[in-house]
Amino acid sequence: MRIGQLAQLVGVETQTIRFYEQQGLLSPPDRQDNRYRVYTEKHGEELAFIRRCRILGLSLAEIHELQSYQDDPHQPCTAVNALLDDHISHVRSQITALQALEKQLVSLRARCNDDREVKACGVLAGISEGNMHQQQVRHQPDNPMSCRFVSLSCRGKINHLIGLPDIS
Amino acid sequence: MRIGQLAQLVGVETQTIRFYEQQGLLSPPDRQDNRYRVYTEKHGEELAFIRRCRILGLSLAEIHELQSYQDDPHQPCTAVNALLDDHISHVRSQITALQALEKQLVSLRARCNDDREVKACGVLAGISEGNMHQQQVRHQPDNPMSCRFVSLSCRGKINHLIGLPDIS
DNA sequence: ATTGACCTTATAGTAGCTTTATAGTTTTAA
DNA sequence: TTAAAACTATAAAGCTACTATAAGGTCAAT
Repeated sequence: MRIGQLAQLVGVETQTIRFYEQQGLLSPPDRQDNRYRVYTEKHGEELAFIRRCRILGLSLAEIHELQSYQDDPHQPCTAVNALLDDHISHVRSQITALQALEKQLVSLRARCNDDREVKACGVLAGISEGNMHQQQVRHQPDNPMSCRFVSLSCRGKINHLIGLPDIS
Repeated sequence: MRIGQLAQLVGVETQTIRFYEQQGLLSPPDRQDNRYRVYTEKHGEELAFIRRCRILGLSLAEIHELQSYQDDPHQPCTAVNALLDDHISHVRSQITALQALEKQLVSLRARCNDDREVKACGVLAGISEGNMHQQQVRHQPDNPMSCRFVSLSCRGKINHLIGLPDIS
């Protein structure tokens, strides 16, 4: 099977497959005389595993970790479960943070009906007043289902922003 | 006020301030003879506005948009509200998607108690079986409160992954 | 013979910063 | 006074997980 076929089978782009190989997540396939990659069913399963992990929001690093566990099947699977528990708790804190954010946005939005000039807009005024704060959420690597709440909160300096009249 | 003081006041790093200036979000300050930046209260307010927007999950591009509205205070503020409404709906769909993900992760986790070998771990087996799917959520720019559900779903190819036994 | 579909590698771009490198300036402690 | 510490400057690379683009080689069919 060549790269295009594998790509179509699993539902990814060919570049993504090459990318995973380059990142050491997918075993390098044999090559034809013309240097075309030749894939087997084993590669299909490997790739599908990677994609399923990505759908679950695991980072490439975490997938790498899982793969290392797979390579050593007699270990206890405590680490696998720990990884998942960890990930679940991240997802939960993301949900919590986003819910708080939604509340804040909705209340901000309520400060203006559409029939004003920007000058009198309660939304912009609300941002400028700014009594907002944010939960402490740890930085997560970029992956399709993950949220980021990066440096803003992680520095603990954001406190300076709360009740900011002293800035002016 | 020099850059370090401004940074401490608002709670960001000095590099971040330079970055915002470079991105055209923060007005370029005057310079001393030694080329050190000199900031005024106005810059403090500008920077605080930017950070509050970031806390609300707005992208730098969206902040830029808001700033352009501020510069034209006699416009109707419909656009401001539209931007916010849009953002709120993104946040809501992120929450929904993450909740679905959490459910999936928790049910996966339930497939293994800790006392097995990796070989028999229901978690890894669960991923390898993989009956997972994902909502269609549009791509969002990277910002501290945003989630990404990038190419995986956006291609519609993910369907191939659902009920994947045909891969092997 | 050439068009088109496929494959190759290498490199740059995305977002919002952070980090590193290299260097000049100012402040402070000995 | 001098030397170290702390601050400032610019430029460029790094982070994540890809995506896109460039420039070319290979292959089947017309």
